Amino acid sequence: MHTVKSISKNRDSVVELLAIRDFNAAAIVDEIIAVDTEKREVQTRMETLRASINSLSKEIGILFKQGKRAEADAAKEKTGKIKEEVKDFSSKLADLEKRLSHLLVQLPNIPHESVPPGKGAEDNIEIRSGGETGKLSKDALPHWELARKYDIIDFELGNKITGSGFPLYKGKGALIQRAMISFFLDEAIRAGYTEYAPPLMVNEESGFGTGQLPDKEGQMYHVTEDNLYLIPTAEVPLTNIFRGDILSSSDLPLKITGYTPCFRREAGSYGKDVRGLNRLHQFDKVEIVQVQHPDRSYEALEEMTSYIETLVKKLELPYRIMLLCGGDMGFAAAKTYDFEVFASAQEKWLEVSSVSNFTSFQSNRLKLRFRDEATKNTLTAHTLNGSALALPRILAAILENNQTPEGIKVPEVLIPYTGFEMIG
RNA sequence: GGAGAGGUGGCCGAGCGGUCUAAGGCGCACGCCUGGAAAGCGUGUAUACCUCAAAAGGGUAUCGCGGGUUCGAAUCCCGCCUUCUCCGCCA
Repeated sequence: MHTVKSISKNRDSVVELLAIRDFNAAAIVDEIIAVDTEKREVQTRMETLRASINSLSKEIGILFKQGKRAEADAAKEKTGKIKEEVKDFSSKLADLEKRLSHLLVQLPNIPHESVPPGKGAEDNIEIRSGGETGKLSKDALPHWELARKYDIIDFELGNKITGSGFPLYKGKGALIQRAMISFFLDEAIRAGYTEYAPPLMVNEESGFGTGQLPDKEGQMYHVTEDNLYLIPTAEVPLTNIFRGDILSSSDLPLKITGYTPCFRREAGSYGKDVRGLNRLHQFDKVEIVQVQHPDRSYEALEEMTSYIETLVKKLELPYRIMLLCGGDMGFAAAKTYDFEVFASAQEKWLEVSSVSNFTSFQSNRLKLRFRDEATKNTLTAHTLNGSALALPRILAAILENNQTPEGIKVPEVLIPYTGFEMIG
């Protein structure tokens, strides 16, 4: 969410930069400016009237104390009419504020100037890659068949217990998941992140704070009885830790991490890439989050990207890093890198991480600020987050890429965590 | 889930219909004092928005959150959230 102030001040550049997203903002921006002008006018008039009621009330109090009943009653009469007017203005003001916030939530974040323009995935730019996407033999199996062969993931049982998209991990399948969680958390801690284990359900305010509500309401599981949402990513509870806070600049950067299951309805995505572990309703993920000084958030984005790159390298997976084009970025992001690993049997790139700078977009919603010690000004902080990493697609790639006639080779770095070197 | 008691500034804590413009204390910042420090003394110490070219100044709102009563609400009424105590249930 943007502030009206920054939109009014930078009207033309806002419209220009949002075009990178293939988003025509001119009409909305102009309406925001018009509604805000009217709002301020109404607000000023209402507050002036309210001030006169306040001072009259004070006088009435004094008159009563002095025992001047008649004069007090006369003053009371006067306030009646003013009160009516205030009522009119305040309902008008409430209407205008509603219109304004309705308009504001329609504007996606403004892309960084380095974001390439474009409409969809085809316009993303590969900026780095690593590892060998070596060829497998003809009889190489996709991970869902390997999972059945070695009896480590049971999709049918998950289906029976819950439904499609809820796999059941067994034996070494469950163990390697737990190994990855520990490995990713240990790495994050070593990189300076503090571990949190947050709630898995969040309230409406938290959903709004990070931008899932109101736009992506249908993507979250909603427990209507208690009006709580199952988290689609740890980003939501982890970032909302700081909702409403005014930090000190010496607190920054805040670097936190957490493992959580993630729940996504994935409404409307049936039939596409849903085989096996490719797209699930429940999956595990370790997330990293930073709260940063605005001057350093893009530096931090690069740092987080490099960090995630070390993870995929340590797992010895062939990967590529994509700079998302404007049209493929999420609503709240100003710049996003996606990490994809190559699953050799499917011969498909699977997205395993998305790391984004949200600049002040989430902070404005969260009212997350910090006091700059040098200038004593209160400024809006920047938030960033990234998956480090999402487990199922990593597992899919490991299974497919590391298959041998003897079984699946566990990546070196995970062996201390799994206690075994082979699945098979 | 039931009953009772609470939620006041960075923190503690008073106030329970009219200078509340929220007492007092602690903390913090600055100044005085000092060779330096402590103590002491003094001054200051929230957030958002509006107004103003800007600053100064002025205004509005905020005492858990949302409504209501009243000329006037931290204070009275209603709903919700939350904390504590007791009971019930429970991994």
